[in-house]
Parts: sequence; structure tokens; C-alpha cells
Amino acid sequence: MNIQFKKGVLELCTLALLAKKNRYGYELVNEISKNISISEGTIYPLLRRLKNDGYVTTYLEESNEGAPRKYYQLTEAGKKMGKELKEEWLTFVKKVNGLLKGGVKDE
Amino acid sequence: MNIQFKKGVLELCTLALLAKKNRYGYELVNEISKNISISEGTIYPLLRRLKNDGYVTTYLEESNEGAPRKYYQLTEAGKKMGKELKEEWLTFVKKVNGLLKGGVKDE
DNA sequence: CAAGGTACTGTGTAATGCAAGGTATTAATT
DNA sequence: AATTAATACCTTGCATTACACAGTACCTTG
Repeated sequence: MNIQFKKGVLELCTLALLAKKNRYGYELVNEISKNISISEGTIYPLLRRLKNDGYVTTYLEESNEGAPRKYYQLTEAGKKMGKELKEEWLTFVKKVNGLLKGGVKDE
Repeated sequence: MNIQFKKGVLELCTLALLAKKNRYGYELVNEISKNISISEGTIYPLLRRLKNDGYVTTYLEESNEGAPRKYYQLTEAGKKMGKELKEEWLTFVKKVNGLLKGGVKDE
């Protein structure tokens, strides 16, 4: 998979998944990996960034298996950011697809 | 506009535009800028990379105004690369959009 | 202790932004 | 005619940023 396409999109995906329900980091990696190949070392720094920027809060919860899970929860700012990013993404895709098709017509 | 979304996509757009007809650098900047904001300093290094990788060849042609124009022309490898990148892009977009919608259903 | 689930860190890569520089041609000015 | 301005065009260098990859560390169960 083309690495470059992912830039900026992982943040969008993360916010979108968290908009559905709270999740812990390892779970996010697995969910996203179903569609887009990523590794843990990519998600955790991203989550820390989101927390530093005030888009998510975290809380710990015990797990039946393994270490306690750190759940991530969207703040109001995070929800807003998620919506905006999604809009930007959809607009961006339209523009790119426009370039892919057109380009000959005029001039 | 979200800078990160552009990563990898500019190459795709460039190859797509060149697939329609040969163009010179400055023209490419203007064409792409109609949809996606970029600057010359971004496109020229990209074009050089494409040339080094054997995806395009170049030839000079005089211009009525200003310096002679360096036209960029796709090689066979470039055409192939363009098609592949486009496929990858379309697939990628589908997957991302899938994540944006779904995410709750299963599990 | 072994194994696997979970969280985190550090270093490297690669694409883009931005700013600045450089060349060539035409038009305006002197 | 010579200088200058303006425009079109090409190039380079440094900073930024997100992601990959590999490695560390903890916890729990068997």
C-alpha cells in the first residue's frame, strides 16, 4: 500500500472510529488494520498528539487479558475536529478525482 | 487545506495530467493549483524525481514570452505507473470512506 | 517462565512548504 | 542603444511533519 496516501488520513480514521464509541489503542490498531495497514508505533504517537491538542481524553480500565487498557474518548473539540476533517477529506477527494478525469477539455 | 492529504497525491495528479498531453512545469503548477494549492518549489523537485526514476522524459521548446519551456512527457513506465497509482488511489479512498461510515456494526 | 495482549519510545525516511536565487525574453524608460 | 522593470520559467536548500520499523516494558494467564 502506498504509504504517502495515509498522511493525514490516519488521524481522520482515528477520530471517526472514536466518534462511534470509546476504544483503546490496541483495538484502534486492529480496527484500522482491517482496511489500512498500520503498526502500533504509528498509532500511539498519534493518540498522544490528539490528547496534547485536547481532542481526546483517556481513562484506564482493567482487562481480562494483558495490561490495563487505556481508553480514548473524544472531547467536544475532538468531535468538531472529526467533522471538519471529514468534510475536508471529502472535498479533497472530489478535487483530486476531478483532476484525474478532466484536464483535456479546455484550452 | 490540509497539507497532509496531499502527500503522494501530487505525484498522482502530475502523472494524470501528463497522461492527457505533454506540459511544461509552470503549466502543471497552474493546472494543479486550480484545485489543490501548491507552489513551484513543490512541483519541480517532484518532476526531477519522476525523471530520475524514468517515468518522464523532457525536451525544450521556445516560448513567445519568457524563458524556453521544458516539456515533460510520460514514458511507458510512467504511463503504467500512472494507471497503477490511480487504481491504488481509488481503492484507498473506498477503504477510508468505508471506515468513516462503518465501524460500529460488527463485533 | 512462556506467550500473548497492551502501551510506549527512538530513529529514520520521505514528501511537501516556503523562501530565495537564477535565467531568459519582452516592454518601458532613458 | 543601454539600462531597467516585468514576467515567465526553472532550481535549490532548509524546515516541518507523519509514518515505518524495531525495540522496550508491563501485565496476566497457563
